[in-house]
Amino acid sequence: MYSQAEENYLKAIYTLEKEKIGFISTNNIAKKMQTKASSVTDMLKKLDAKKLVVYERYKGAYLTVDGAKEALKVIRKHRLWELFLVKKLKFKWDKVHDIAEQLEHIQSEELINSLDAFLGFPKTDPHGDPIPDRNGTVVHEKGLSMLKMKVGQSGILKGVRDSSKAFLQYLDKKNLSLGDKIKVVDIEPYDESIHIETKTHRLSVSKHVANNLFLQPKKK
Amino acid sequence: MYSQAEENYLKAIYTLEKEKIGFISTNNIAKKMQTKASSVTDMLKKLDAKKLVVYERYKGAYLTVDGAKEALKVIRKHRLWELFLVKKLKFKWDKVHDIAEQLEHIQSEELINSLDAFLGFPKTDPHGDPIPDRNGTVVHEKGLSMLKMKVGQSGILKGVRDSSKAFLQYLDKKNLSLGDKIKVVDIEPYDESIHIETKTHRLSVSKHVANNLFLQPKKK
DNA sequence: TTTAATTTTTAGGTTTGTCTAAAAATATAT
DNA sequence: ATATATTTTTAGACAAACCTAAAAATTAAA
Ligand SMILES: [Mn+2]
Ligand SMILES: [Mn+2]
Ligand SMILES: [Mn+2]
Ligand SMILES: [Mn+2]
Repeated sequence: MYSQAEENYLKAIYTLEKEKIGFISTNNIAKKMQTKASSVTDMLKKLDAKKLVVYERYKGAYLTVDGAKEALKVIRKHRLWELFLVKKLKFKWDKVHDIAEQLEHIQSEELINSLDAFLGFPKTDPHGDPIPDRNGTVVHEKGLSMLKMKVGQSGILKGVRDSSKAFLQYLDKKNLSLGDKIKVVDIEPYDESIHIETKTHRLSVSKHVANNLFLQPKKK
Repeated sequence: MYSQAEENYLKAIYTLEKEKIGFISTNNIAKKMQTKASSVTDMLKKLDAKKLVVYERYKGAYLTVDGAKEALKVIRKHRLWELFLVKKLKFKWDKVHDIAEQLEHIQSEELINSLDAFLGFPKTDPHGDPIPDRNGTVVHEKGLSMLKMKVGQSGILKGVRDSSKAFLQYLDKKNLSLGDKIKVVDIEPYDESIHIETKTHRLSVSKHVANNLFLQPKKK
């Protein structure tokens, strides 16, 4: 049984490892955790002692197999709770993250597995992120970034890279939701902004936005 | 926003005040909280400083209006989560308390009110305890203790005084559930044990058990 | 390759909530 | 009323998780 703080560090390191392999630096973790580097050093020593990370002075740390397993448990809980909030309690997708940050620390195998069953053993959370199963197995096909799509190609919006409140609200405003069929109709050479088309409307999104959208390309 | 420890103390004092009016003693609180009297003294000073209790040296403490309000918020959350676990996740009534002890500390007005709506604004939890509404209003008609019933009288089992795992499992074993219609058929003069009859079976319960059962008497 | 800038660690504190042991106050018994 | 027992408080420590400021190590620049 690990403390909330420990769980949060493991989760942070796990997500940082998705972006960059090898040792994750103290400052990097500090930034993600909104804390000070000195606090991170303290915690890394503790997690190393518990064999959840490998920590080396002045290099940083990476998760051990046990550490990654723990991180995935927390992520599983986080995503199941987010889905519960959206699917059962009718929360908007931009309102669930903060509450899930609390719920992810509830300790009960039975609870989380019952919740999983209650939701019908879902594969993805409200932002398109995969939900690890009870064994910690996680599939990671979030789709292809919209940036990689060619003109004329279309696909289903499967997920977002950035699930910040701001980005989610931007998508709401533009009437884009997971599951929408989107076609790339044109790419502006000047700024690489992308003209897209859904069943109901057309619009243009910046390169930055396109980078944060994952599509499952339609094979024709 | 109060800490989990503070919330637990408030809840403990609240329930102790149901049993005994006036100052609640340090030792009494320590016993309920499974902690040491010295720790309680520390906490009572803190809660007094925050105007959640009135604490007097060598006398004990009682809740202020604000303190009682906070306690009721926690109790509301506890009971709604217990009901969620039973009604939606199919937990048995003897398995929900410990998990609710964790869930009751999740901080989100929106969450708890959505959960309330999701459950259909229930009036009672799985043990027959009343659920305070969002304004903190709580009805407390749990019914009449079975001890007070006369021979020949019958009523509906509405709640339990003791919701320990042991007692709940005893009731399961004896096939007694909330909602059952129960008739007092005889009272043994020797030990005051009570012979009762339900729709499906007859049995005898001790005075101690009868004291822990609340019935809503049938008016004929 | 020195020097300067950045990153990381250490040293020493703080807050929260707990504990043990001893002192003080209150309650009970003779 | 005095002695004894019980309860409660104080004093001093401790662990977890954080902080600031200074020292040490590493990296980048001149
Ligand atoms: Mn999230
Ligand atoms: Mn968290
Ligand atoms: Mn309970
Ligand atoms: Mn209950």
